[in-house]
Amino acid sequence: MAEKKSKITIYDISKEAGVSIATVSRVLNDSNNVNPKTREKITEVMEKMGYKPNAFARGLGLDTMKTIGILCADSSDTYLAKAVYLIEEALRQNNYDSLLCCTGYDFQNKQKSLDLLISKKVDAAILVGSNFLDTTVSSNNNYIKEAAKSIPIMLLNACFECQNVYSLFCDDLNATKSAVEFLVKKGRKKILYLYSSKSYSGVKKLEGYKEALKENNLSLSDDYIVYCNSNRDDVNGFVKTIEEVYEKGLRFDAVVSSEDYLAIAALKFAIKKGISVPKDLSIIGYNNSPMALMTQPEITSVDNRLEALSKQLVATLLGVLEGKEMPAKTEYKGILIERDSTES
Amino acid sequence: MAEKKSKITIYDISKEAGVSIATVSRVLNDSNNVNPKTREKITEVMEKMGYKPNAFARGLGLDTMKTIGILCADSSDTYLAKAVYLIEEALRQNNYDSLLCCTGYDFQNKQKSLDLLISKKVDAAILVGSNFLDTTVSSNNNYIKEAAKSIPIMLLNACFECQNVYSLFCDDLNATKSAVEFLVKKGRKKILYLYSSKSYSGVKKLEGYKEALKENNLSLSDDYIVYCNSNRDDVNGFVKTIEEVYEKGLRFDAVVSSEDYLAIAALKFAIKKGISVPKDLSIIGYNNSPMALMTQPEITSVDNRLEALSKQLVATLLGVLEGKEMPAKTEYKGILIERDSTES
DNA sequence: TTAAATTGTGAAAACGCTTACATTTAAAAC
DNA sequence: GTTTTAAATGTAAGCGTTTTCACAATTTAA
Repeated sequence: MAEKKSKITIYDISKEAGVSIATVSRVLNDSNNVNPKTREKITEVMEKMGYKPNAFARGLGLDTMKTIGILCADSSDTYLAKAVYLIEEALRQNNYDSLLCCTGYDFQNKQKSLDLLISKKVDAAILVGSNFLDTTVSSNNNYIKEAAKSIPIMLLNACFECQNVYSLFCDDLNATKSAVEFLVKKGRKKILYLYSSKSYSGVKKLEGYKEALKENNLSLSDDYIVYCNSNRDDVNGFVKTIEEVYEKGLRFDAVVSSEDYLAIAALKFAIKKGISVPKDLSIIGYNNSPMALMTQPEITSVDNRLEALSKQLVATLLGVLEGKEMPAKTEYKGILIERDSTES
Repeated sequence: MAEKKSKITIYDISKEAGVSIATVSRVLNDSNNVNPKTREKITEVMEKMGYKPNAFARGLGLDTMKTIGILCADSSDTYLAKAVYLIEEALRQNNYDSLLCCTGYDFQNKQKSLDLLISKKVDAAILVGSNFLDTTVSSNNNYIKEAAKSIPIMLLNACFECQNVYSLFCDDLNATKSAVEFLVKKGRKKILYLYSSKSYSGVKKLEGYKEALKENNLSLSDDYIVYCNSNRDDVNGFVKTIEEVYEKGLRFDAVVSSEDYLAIAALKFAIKKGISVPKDLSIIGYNNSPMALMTQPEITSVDNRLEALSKQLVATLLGVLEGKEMPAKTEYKGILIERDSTES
């Protein structure tokens, strides 16, 4: 009820409580060696005077502010946002705060943001999303290596082998492979693959698609692999892309997509064209995001274990920060969640 | 290419460059009074030695870390996430970082989070979303008043009159009213209102619905105002709620909803029941989020100017931080975006 | 009892930077 | 060629904590 621009310091408290600042500091850090009575007295005075420790001074002394940097390309992406949310929550429960940084998709900018966070003295950085790893120009990933010299780096949905870097990801290759095989078993032969990112996991998923076709002796044609190059919020951009390949005469009886929003676009395409789903066209999405439930029919999707991975990521990070030896790689299996956009 | 746990300080630089630490500090803060040659020399040495200023020491001296706290209930909510993204980006462009804090929907927790941010010495706090204001228990809003004594508080999508609090919001009452009137003009008479939040803007929207009916001499029945009490990701929970009122015999020829995801649920309900949209049922959503485009038909929605408001919010905040006098209230008009879920 | 160990406390030196003030140096004015 | 003024730099005192080390007071052990 009392304080303004809180200028009350440890000195004021020490004076009022009749002890030295060292003792006050001790109760602040609940150091063991302080008489219960003194402690009580001091706590009381602090309360009364509305004392708020100065975080900067504290940081200067302790060399940590209990803050973790979270980087993500775009927090308005539902999927990434969910991860950020889960991570942030778990960290808070463990008394760490999060400094969020949305970097966009440009590598130069990612590097800059990471540097910035390090300069703000975060205790670690979490890179959320596979787009932090470049699969084409490997030197683009040097910024991670460099940063890892200063603080632990956590990767969600990507894998990068390097000292002080910890990767947690889903086995996207096999998850996609299973999804395709699921369709093959239902008799689908012309399976369209939709993707929108050449990120680390993007590449893995595509490999999974290819492997599945090969191993099932189905013809593999580049025509059936379509890159959707729109803004992720622009469903109609995706729909248009699909319509275009359709107009060109390409026919397909199933769609596997690297993201749920692509599956939604596929469904929208089907409804517009009057194609029956799942009878004439089966559709599978990826991420198992809430989006997959919003449509009618609902969309079968690969659950890539975001929730579990996020939790494990924080657990691993906490371990690392405590100086424990932790696994550098953690891989979870994806799970196909069957819904109405595929035949049961 | 060089540094490790950067222990190089301003002293090392000053020694190497043959100047005093004051001068080094001056180039760090690009103070004007320093000889260009000296500046160059120092910058060079800094570069060479891989100097990174210590943010804590800096903060202690300057009493600011150029960091803004952003609070939102749940960053995995597409709508809030978008706002967070826009704000974060605008702040970064102005050399401020953001400390993100997801509070959940409990008031006690909101208060705690805000205190925490203040203790971390943020320069201001932005509360994103109308759920930070309690319209029923007004004492629940004291935490804002209290916090405003320490730092400027920015409210997005809510309005709270108080010293050092700045509110930016959409005129939700009239926006909703217009939406309802739009339907009335098309001859709709039995308009269902769907809402899921009793937040500040939630209340305004509902008022708008009521006013519109009254002013158009349509009967106003509580049966037509349905509260949807599910988790926002649980579309099917909402669908079920609508189904229930339908099973009870309630009939309606239009739905106005306080959020796009409710409109999506309404559409899903209609498709399941075989009700034709927009012919037999017109649907209007709110927020004009990307979601509204994902369906077929696409959903008519009220654009509540999130983008404009976010931008204006940051502009206002920057003004406040520079000590300028800024308007405590900024209100934008909503815009109805017509799509296929209503007749043209 | 007395020596040794333990516990609680205080004094003062960091921590790495900013900045008011003092001082030197250079440029401008006369 | 002085004197005035301005520009560039240095000195040192903070900023609000933590923490080492020393010391006193209290137990415990012998």
